[in-house]
Amino acid sequence: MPKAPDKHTLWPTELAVSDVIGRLIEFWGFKRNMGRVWSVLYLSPEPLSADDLRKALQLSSGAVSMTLSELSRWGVVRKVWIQGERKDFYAAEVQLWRMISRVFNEREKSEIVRAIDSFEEALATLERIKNTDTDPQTRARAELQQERITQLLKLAKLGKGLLDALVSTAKIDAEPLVRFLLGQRADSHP
Amino acid sequence: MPKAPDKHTLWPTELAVSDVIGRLIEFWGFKRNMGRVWSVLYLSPEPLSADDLRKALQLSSGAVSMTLSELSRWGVVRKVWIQGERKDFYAAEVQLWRMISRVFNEREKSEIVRAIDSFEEALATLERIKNTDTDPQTRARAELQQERITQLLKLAKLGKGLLDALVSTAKIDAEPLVRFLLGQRADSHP
DNA sequence: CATAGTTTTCAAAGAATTTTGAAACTTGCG
DNA sequence: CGCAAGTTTCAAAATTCTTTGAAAACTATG
Repeated sequence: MPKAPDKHTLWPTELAVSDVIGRLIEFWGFKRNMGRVWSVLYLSPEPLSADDLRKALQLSSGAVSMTLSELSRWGVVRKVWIQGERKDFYAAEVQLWRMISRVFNEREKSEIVRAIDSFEEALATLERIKNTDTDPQTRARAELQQERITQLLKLAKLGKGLLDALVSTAKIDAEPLVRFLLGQRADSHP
Repeated sequence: MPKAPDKHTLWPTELAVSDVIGRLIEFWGFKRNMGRVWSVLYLSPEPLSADDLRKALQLSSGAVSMTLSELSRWGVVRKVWIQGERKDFYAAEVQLWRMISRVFNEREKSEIVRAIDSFEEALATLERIKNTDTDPQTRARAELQQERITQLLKLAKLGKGLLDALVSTAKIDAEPLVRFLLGQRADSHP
C-alpha cells in the first residue's frame, strides 16, 4: 500500500514557525494550539483536513475539531470544498493584516471599551460624592481619585484610538500608519 | 481601642476600578491580583503596607508579598519609607505612560524579537533547501513557504516598530504618536 | 433509510497556574 | 545577644484551563 505523500510530517521550518507562533499567540491570550494549527495551514500549499492536522500536530480529534471551530469563529481559517472529497478541508486566512485587525477589533476593543465605561462610571460616582459628602477628607480623597482615574481614562482612550487606527488602516490598506511606524519605506518597495 | 481610620474597606469605585484593571491586566497576560493591587495603590492617597493590601483585597500574606515583589520587578510599584514606621509601605508608579512603555518594551518586545529571529532562520533554511534539493515539488513548496514567512516577518517587524515608537514616544513624552493616532486633539470631535 | 465516513460534543483526566499559610528568615531595637 | 514585628519562601491544596477519546450526531451516497 503506497503511502500518500506525507502531509503528516512537518518540515523543521514548519515546526519552528508553528511553535513560535503558538507561543506568540498564547502569550497574546489564545490557546497555543490555535497558533500551531493556523501556522500549519498557513504554510501548507493546499488545504488540509482535520485528520491531516491531527497527525501533523499529534492532537486528539476533539482538540482539532475544537481548535478549528475556534479559529473559524475568529475568521482566521475557512472551510474549503475539495471536489470529490468527503472530508472538510481547511485553509488559513492569508491576509494577515485583515485577519489581525479583525481580531484586534473584536477582542481587544471590547475589553477596552468595558474599561472605559467603568472608568467613566467611577468618575461620575466620585463627582456625586464630592457634591454630597460633607467630610472634607472624603471629598479630598474623591478628588484625588478623580484625577487618577481621569489619567486611566485618557490612556484607555488612547488605546482605543490605536486599535481604531489599526483597523481602519487595515480596511483602507493604504498604509499611513505602517509608514509612520517604520519611519521610511516599509521594506523593499519595488 | 480606637480603630485606625479604615484603609481596609475599599470604596465601590475603588473596587470597580481595581476589578476592571485586574481583568484588563489578566487579559494581557499578568495575574489579576497584580492589577488589583496596583489599582488600590494607585487610588490610595497615601502609601499602603502589605497588610493594608491583604485586608483590602482579602489575600493571603504570601500572595501579597509575591504580588508586590512581582510588581516591583516590573517597576510599577515602589517601596516608600514612612518615618517612624516599622513596616514597608508601597506606592504605585503614577506615571502611567512611562510605566506602560517599560512593560511593553521588556515583555512584548522580547517575545517579538524571538519570533523575528525564528522567522529569519526559517527563511534561511528554506533558501538552503531551494539551492540544494533537486525535487521540483520540494523546491516549489520551499518557495511558497518563503513567501508566506516573509509576510509574517514583515508583520513582526511592524509590531516591533510599533513598540519602539511607543517606547520612544514615552521617553520624549512629546507625543507625536499620540497626536497621530487620535487624529486631532484628544477627545470629543463629533 | 441504512450505512460508513466524518465531525462534534462533553464528561472525565491531566496539566498548568495560582493561592494558601505555616515555617524560615530579616531586621531594628532594647 | 535575643526578641518580636514584618517579610519571604515554598510545598501542598485549590482552582482554572486544556486535552482526551469514546459516544452521539451528522451527512452524502447506494
